[in-house]
Amino acid sequence: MAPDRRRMIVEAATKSFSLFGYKATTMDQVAKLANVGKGTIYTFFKNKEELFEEIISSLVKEMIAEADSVINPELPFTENVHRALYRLLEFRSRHQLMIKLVQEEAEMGTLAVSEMLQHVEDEIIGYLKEKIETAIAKGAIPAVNSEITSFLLLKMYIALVSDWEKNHDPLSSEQIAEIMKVFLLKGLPKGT
Amino acid sequence: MAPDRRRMIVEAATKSFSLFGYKATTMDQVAKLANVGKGTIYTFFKNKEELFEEIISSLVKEMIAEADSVINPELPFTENVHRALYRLLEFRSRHQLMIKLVQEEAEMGTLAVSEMLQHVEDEIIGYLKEKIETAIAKGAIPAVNSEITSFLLLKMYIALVSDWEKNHDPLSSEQIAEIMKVFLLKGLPKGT
DNA sequence: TCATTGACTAATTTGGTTCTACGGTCAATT
DNA sequence: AATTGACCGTAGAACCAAATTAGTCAATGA
Repeated sequence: MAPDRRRMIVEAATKSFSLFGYKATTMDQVAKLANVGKGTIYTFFKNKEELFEEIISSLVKEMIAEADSVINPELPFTENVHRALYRLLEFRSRHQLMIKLVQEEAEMGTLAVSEMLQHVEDEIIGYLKEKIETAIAKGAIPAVNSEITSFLLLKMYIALVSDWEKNHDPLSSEQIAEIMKVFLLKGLPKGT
Repeated sequence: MAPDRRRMIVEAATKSFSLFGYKATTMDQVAKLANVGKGTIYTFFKNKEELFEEIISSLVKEMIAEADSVINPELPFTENVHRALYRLLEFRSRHQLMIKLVQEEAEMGTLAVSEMLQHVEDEIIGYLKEKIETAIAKGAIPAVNSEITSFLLLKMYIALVSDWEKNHDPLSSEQIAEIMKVFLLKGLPKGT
C-alpha cells in the first residue's frame, strides 16, 4: 500500500471537478474520494486553487498533444491550422471537465474558473503563435503580427463552432473548413 | 404647451436608460423627467419593454445611417466593408446608451438588455448580409454563404475592436484595417 | 522523527423571512 | 376624452441565524 498519495488526490479532484464543478467540490470530498486525510492534501498543494491549477495544466498538455497529433508537415500551413484548431475546439467541447467549467463560468461566474479558462485560451493562442512564427520564418505566409493573428484565428473558430450554434443549426466540419478556406486561403475578392 | 407628450416620454426614457441603464430606470422616474403622470406613459406604450424597443429601434436606424454615410460605391467592396463595420463599432463604442447597455449585460445580465443587444447584432448582420449579396450579384466576390460570412465578419471586428482590449493595448484603426486586409483581401498563404 | 490525520476555527455561504420599491391598473379629475 | 397619481400584487433586496467550508495544527503512530 501507501500508493502515490499525490496521484490519488489529483485523480479524485479531477473526477470531482468534472462531475460537480470547482465551487461545488469540497476539500473534504476530495480527501474522502482519495482516501487520505484532508491535511494530507495541504502537504502537496498550498490550497484549493493550486490543486486546480495543476489539473488544468495537465489538461492543457493533453490538448496540445491532441492538436499535434493531427498536424501533418506535408500539408499546407492553412490546412494544418484548420486541423489543429478544429481538434482543439472539439476536444474542448467533448471533454467533461471543460464542459463543466464552461458551464460553471456561464451560470455562476466563479472567479477562479474564469481565470483558468482565460489561462487555457492564452495557452492555445501561444501554441498557435508559435506555429505562425515558424510558418513566417519558412516564408510560407507573410510576416503578419503573430500575436494578433493567432488571437483572431481562435476567435474566428470559436465564432463558427460555438457562437453560431447559439442562434443557428450547428455547422458541419466541412462547412467550417469551407468558410475558413475563403478567408485563410483566398480572401474575399474575386479576380482583382 | 401640451407639447408632444410621446416625444417627451421617449426623450426622458432615452436619457435615463443612457444614464442609469434599463433596470435602474423606473417608470416613475421617466414620468417625472417627462413631466407627465405615470399612467400617460401607458397610453403610448404597452409596457416598459415596448418603450425600450422603440428607443433601440431608433438607435439601429441611426447606426445604419452612420454606416451608409461612409460607403463609397467607387471603392472596392472590401474597403467599404471595412469602413462600414468600423463606423458601426465606433458608433457602438461611443454612444452612451450602447455603452451603458453593454455594461449592464456584462455585470447584471439583465434579460431584456441581452435580448435587445442580440437584436442590434442581428440588425447589423442583416445589413452586412444585404451588402454581401449585392456584391455577389455583381460578381465582385465569390458566392459565399452570405449569412455565415456576415456573422463571421462582425465577430472578427468585435474581436479586434473590443475583445482584444480586455487583455492588451487597444489596436489603432490602421492596425485593424491592416489585419483585416490580410484576411479579406489576400488570405494568409504567400505565393501558394 | 516525521508523514498523516481529523477535530477545530474563522470565514463564507445558504435558506428562510421580512419588507421595500417597482411595474402596471383604474377610479377620480380636469 | 385625456390625464393623473393613489393603489395593488409581487419580484427581489436586505437581513440574519444556521450550516458549511477552506485551511490549521496538536495529537498520533509507524
